[in-house]
Amino acid sequence: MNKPRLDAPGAASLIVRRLSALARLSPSDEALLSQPRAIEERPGGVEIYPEGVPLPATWLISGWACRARMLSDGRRQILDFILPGDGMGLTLRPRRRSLCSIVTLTNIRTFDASAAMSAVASEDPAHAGLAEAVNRGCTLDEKRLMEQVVRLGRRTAYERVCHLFLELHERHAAVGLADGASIELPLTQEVLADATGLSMVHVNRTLQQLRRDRLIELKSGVLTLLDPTGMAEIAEYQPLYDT
Amino acid sequence: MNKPRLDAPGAASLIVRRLSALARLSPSDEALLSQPRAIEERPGGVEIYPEGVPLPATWLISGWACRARMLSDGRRQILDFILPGDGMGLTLRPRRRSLCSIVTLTNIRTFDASAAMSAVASEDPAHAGLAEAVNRGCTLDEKRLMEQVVRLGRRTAYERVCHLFLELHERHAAVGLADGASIELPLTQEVLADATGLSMVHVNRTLQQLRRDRLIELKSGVLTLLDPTGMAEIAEYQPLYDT
DNA sequence: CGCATGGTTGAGACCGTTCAAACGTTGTGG
DNA sequence: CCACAACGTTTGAACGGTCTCAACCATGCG
Repeated sequence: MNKPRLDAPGAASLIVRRLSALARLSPSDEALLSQPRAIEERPGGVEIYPEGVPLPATWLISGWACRARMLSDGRRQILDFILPGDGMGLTLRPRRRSLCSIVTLTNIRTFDASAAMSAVASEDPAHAGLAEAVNRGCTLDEKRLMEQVVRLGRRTAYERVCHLFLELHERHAAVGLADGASIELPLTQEVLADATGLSMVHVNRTLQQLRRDRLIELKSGVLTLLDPTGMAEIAEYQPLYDT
Repeated sequence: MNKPRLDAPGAASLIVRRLSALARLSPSDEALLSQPRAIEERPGGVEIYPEGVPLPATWLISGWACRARMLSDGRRQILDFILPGDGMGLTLRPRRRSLCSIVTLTNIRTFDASAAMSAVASEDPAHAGLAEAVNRGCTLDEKRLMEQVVRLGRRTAYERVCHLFLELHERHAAVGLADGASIELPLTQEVLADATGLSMVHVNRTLQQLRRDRLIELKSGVLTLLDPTGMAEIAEYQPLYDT
């Protein structure tokens, strides 16, 4: 299912853009990232890494994936979305088994990160900026996981969806993938349900309520936040990229 | 409020016991941990570290605390309990701001971990075992956070309480603080509510149901699991200390 | 055209919440 | 020792958010 091929232009620049938002990259960092590197493609809707398997160090450069856990009766909980620019198996810990499975939600392309991760591990001062950026990326992963706990435990359906949409928009904007207040949202309502801990039917009704309240527009895979400020107030949203 | 004082015997041994369950400690690791070290005491019910503050590296040696986040209208979500033997501000990342607040639930005593953390950071091969143990401890923190997401998002009230109780028992057993199937549970139902994402009243009713079903006994601060196997099946519980 | 996929709608049941009051326990001071 | 306050637990009643089940609709595609 993987079709390794040569680096496409633009893949590295997306990663540079993402990491530059997290720390100042040195010229040698950028050079390291811009070396041609294997790109792999995977189809959507596939569990590409089950729980407990050693993870490769890659960045996602296009498409959507998620971390998820399943219960035996079919219930599924999405822990976190993985968006373009995000690391897929990147940890600061010496490589361990994955703690959850990774599932593609659309076709995706990934970009090998092992050279960068070696540079980070070697603590080469020439790559201090890169190390810092990877570091902050991991901190954000953890922060989002905490946000997810609060979202599921202490927010209403309406607030959950608001909050999630604001997060997704902020993350897209951080890598230049937002078109103003709009982002592409190639997710079914069932996937949104698994992320918000709701039933599919209730997600549908909540979306309608948000539309009626003129907070969002959502059709044919494009989400537009009509009133981000109002939404942030309702959901008590705190931007991720603050610290 | 902190009363620094000299090391009490037994404090270090609790930590050694905890870390030994995670990796094989060398004699020099144990020596490092057994040096006298500052112990601090804090009263219960206090936010000892608010969100965004730099965290000290300490181990909890007695009492209960938790990581929590609050919403402005008073809703509170507990992210994770901190039990004796657990690290309080221990991360592998170079020290950052805390991502949530830490609140004591009972009187606690903490034990300075900075010497151990320096040894870990220095990558001294004489302390590889210690580093490995701290490492695994951080992995478990992350694993529990993921479990919490699934618990809140995709389990019923009944399953949530079962699952949480099993986790708390397992964690106590790992440091020798379980008395067979019993552990001390010095938590109010309100705290359990904040941990399980339920209302206090519903926690009360769920506990009664668990008692009626002869799964647990809970009185005067002691929880006994009457049928751990049955509970594990109901809640689809997977032991933390497996990998 | 016919099917597959995903979105929408309605009705009813259930799970969990809210509000309010009563009850037990524990610790404290008179 | 009693009275009382403070705190936590238990109970009842009513409400409402969310779920389930089932059917129906829209769209795209072979």
